[in-house]
Amino acid sequence: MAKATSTAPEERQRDAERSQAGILAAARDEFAEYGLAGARMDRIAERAGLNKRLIYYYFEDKERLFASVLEQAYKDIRQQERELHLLDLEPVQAVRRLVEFTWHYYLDHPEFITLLNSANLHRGRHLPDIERAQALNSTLVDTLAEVLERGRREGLFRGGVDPVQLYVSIAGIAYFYLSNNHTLSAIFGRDLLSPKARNERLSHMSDVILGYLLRS
Amino acid sequence: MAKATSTAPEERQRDAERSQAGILAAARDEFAEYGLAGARMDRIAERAGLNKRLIYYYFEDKERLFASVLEQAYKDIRQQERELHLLDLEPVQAVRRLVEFTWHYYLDHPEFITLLNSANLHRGRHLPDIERAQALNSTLVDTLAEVLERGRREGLFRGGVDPVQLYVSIAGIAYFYLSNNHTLSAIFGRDLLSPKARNERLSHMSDVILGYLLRS
Amino acid sequence: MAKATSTAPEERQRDAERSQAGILAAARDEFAEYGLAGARMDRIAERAGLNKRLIYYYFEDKERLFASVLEQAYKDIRQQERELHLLDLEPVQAVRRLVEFTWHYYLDHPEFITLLNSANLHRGRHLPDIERAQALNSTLVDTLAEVLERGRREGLFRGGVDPVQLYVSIAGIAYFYLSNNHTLSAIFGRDLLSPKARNERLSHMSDVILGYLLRS
Amino acid sequence: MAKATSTAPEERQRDAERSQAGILAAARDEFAEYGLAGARMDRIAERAGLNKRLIYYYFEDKERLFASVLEQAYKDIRQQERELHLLDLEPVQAVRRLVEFTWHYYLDHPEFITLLNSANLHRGRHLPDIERAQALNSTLVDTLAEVLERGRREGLFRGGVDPVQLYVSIAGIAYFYLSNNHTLSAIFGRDLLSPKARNERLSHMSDVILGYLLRS
DNA sequence: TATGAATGAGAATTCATTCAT
DNA sequence: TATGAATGAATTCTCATTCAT
Repeated sequence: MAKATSTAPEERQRDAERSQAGILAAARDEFAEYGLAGARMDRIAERAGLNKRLIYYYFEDKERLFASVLEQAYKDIRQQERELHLLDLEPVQAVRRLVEFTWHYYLDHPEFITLLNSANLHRGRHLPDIERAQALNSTLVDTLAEVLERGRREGLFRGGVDPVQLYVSIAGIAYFYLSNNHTLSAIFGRDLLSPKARNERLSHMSDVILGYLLRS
Repeated sequence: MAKATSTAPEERQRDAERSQAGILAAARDEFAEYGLAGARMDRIAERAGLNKRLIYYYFEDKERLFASVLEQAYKDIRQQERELHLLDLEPVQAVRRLVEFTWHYYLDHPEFITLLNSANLHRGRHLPDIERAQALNSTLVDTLAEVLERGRREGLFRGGVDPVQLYVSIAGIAYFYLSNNHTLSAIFGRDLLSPKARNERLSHMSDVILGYLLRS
Repeated sequence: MAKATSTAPEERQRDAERSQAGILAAARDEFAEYGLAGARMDRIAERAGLNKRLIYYYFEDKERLFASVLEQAYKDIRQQERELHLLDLEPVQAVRRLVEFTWHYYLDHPEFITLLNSANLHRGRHLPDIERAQALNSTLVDTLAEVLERGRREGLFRGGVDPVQLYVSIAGIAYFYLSNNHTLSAIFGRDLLSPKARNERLSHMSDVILGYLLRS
Repeated sequence: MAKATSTAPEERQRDAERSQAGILAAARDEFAEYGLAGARMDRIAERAGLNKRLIYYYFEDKERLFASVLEQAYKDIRQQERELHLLDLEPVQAVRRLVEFTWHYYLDHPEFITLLNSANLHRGRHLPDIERAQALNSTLVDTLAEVLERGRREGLFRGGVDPVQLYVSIAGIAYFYLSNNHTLSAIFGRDLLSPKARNERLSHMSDVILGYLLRS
């Protein structure tokens, strides 16, 4: 009650968590659009509707802000991957679902792609320390390994498939198409993002991955 | 007097060409290492061993210099692709050769990857105009189409494969692994560029592409 | 409830005094280490283990805080000078004692030297008003005048010695050596603060001052 | 002749040496007035009538600029000390001349005092490397040693006087009076820089130093 | 009394680019 | 063709100080 008379925590401006989250979102968009070097702290503050000084107050400097954005981006995709529940599906369906998820995730989160590119341009200098990074990930590869093993046992999939290699291939087939969308569109003179083109790409991706995995 | 003889028109011209080539090479390395926004004109001049003013003399400004670097990079890879003579090989060998070439080209030209990423971060703003871009490319896709058709006719390959989709998948499978090398290494806790890992990746790539293409 | 007992007025007041004293000590160290312009309010708060806002609450702003630190520093040295009881000593012993005291005070209170330098860099802008400053000081010069007069009357000291001039000379001989310790050490390639060097300096100081004062 | 038609080197603006010297002079004044932390690069540029960027072009950053200013200040005083030709004088006159020179040098170069204070506040971090610093100095102490030895041999001066100690005392007696002029004026309620006061101080200084040195 | 959140003005430094020769 | 000197407009980051509770 007493609270209601003043501004409630969710509404007031002086809310550290909300400010930090706002900065992170603004920074994510800015870094995604311009890369690390091209991003402007001024624009991030403006996007967040907050004082520039506050960014330094919470995130120290541009590099650490970038690292925080990256970590958040990893957390988000890992979280969604975890919600796939691949082990509840038949192996073929599970692989198809992973391919579809990967495709749609990159399609819906174009910022993730450019953030990753920036992170790698800077040689991974901004990655969270190894343990945290691995902790974020291991689940999916383990799950994929289990899916592959089940499929193999059922006589559906070929054996000897390294889940890491496969995961990288699935991601790569989706990522490259979207990441290099502009150059590819120019070179091939096609709009690669038209609804039709998207469908065709997803279809092709599934064909490649399952064509490779399935025993004839 | 002595000077006049040493700066004969032909020699001056040769110097000019050498200077331009030096600037392009220096700029390529700088842009590859730091991206467009992170690159420094000062460092480019330093790398080239030439005065900064000269860069502006020959290339107008940073953006145009970047565009020149990009165009040169495309020319280089297209030139090498043309020398593959895929049509002189059996379809299976031709595809394998393309996969191997793609892998080794990216491996040997890491600058190409980051240049492409930069070009796409900037939405292809620096691409040569469409006709020139297409002119640079068409050959390979046409060649691949012919290879696929031959394979299909021989009963080796499945039908209905879009050569553009396939080309993008081959590139993507190689590119992603190398482009995101740092983040992937951190996440999987493996050195992705050890000789053994490289062999395994190439092997996997061929397996995926041919596993997909070959009729059972 | 329990809280109410623990924040009785007297205790709160004692806390307030402790806080102010803590801030003053922290500020003294910070100003001594970095000068007025180089000192950071943040660091002062950190050194004091108190919230930055509190500094403003008690001392208004940085300049006034510096002035308070300065005044405290003067009070401290004047207090100690008063405890010398020079008039209880023979003139020669009294002078020797003043020289020794000056030397040891500067040696033990290096912060006093840099605070003084800062105060003078700022043209004395932060000095307490004149009456208070003089009130703080007059004692020592008067005492020294009495010592010199006694010595003269006893035929030991030369006459016509201005106690202010002499006081400044004693201080200067000690001060310069310590204040410029770093540059002097570099120039002369000696460690001026080794125990041996300290003894030699004090010895030299006494020799100079008494050599000057004593009639042959 | 050809030169006369365009701007001669001494007059034109595009003169690297002149620009550097102008920056150094402006920086010296600014650092002297505000200390290292209080100095403003903007003001230095303004004082020099040059673009701020040029300061960075020639001196890298504020700290290095300060170091350059310091080195120049040392060179200046050492140069003047060298021109004293103390060995051409009788020992007593030589000492008197050194005292007078020291006094007048500090009086005429108040910036030297605050620069030294700043250098020492920063623990000599900006000093030229030791060899260069010593090279700049050694002469004077050697000369003073020779003067003292001559005086001793002639039965004028006491023996066992360390020239370094004496040099520091001479400097200190002058330096402290001027460096702490503001606080001392406030404390003693006298104007320490009136013509009369200056004469009295110099007189006192000579009395102290010679009173100490001369055998009775 | 005490504190974490927030800010505006400023400060050092950077950078692409142009000048003058 | 080639170059060292010079610059204006940013850009990151800092700092004393105030707000709101």
